[in-house]
Amino acid sequence: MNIGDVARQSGVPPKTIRYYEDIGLIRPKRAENGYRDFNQSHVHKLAFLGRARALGFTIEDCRTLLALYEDENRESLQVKAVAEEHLRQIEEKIEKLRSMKATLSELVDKCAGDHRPDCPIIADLSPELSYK
Amino acid sequence: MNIGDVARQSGVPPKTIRYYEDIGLIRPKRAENGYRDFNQSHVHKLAFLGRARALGFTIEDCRTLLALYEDENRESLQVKAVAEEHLRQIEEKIEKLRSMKATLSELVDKCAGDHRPDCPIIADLSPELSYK
DNA sequence: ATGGGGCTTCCCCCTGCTGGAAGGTCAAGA
DNA sequence: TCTTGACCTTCCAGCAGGGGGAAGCCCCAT
Repeated sequence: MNIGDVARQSGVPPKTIRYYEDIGLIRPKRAENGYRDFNQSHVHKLAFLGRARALGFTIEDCRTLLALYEDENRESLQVKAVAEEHLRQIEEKIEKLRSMKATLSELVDKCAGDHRPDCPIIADLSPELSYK
Repeated sequence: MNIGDVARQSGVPPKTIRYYEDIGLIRPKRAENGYRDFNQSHVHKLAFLGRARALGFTIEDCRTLLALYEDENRESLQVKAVAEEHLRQIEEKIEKLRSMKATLSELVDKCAGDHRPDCPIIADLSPELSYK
């Protein structure tokens, strides 16, 4: 199977597939003409990677998860640990964004948004202006 | 004033200050020895940039905001527009993260997290396993 | 044989810095 | 005066996670 076929079947773009080979996530064979030669197992792995990435797992997480996916003797505890850590990272990001959002909404609300130059947003960003 | 002083006063690291000069956000003069020569206005601008970046504005947003900050004839409408657009981006990111979080929490909850290999997280990431 | 699509490698681009190497400068202390 | 050591300079490389595009094969249909 060529890269285009596996891209269509897995939903992962050819460029990304080549990149994943570069960093050692998948190891397709080569046909005699130099083309990468994929099989159904590669399609599964790539779809797996696509879904993991869509859930925000880093490439390194994906590497770990893919190894566990392939390991018949894995313990679900190992998988859960990776997912829980990732969940914590997500929660951290959400908190950070929520804090930004709170500050920004407040400033936006206070800003008249008219033709005059006075602006609480600019003022908040300029500590030195608070003394003027 | 040397870069170290302005870094301490503005809270922006020297490396970042040099980068901001590179991309044209600030334009310090040069002393005879080749050292960058900053004044108080640079400290203000850098502090402004630091706060804008902390609120998640992109560098391009910062460029715009800095221009408005310096423009005595700005209209607060212009500032507000930039902030509102950024607010929308933040809300989008939060939504995306919340969706990931929902999916992940559910999977984590369903995973036994013991020594057995069966794992709903792996199963969810592997569409082909649902037919087995 | 020719045209079009696919495949290959290669290198640069993106965001927003950060680290490090190699070298110049400057002020203080022995 | 000399020598540290802390500054400063430029340039180069790299992080994540690919995307865009060039130059050049390959293969199939007409």
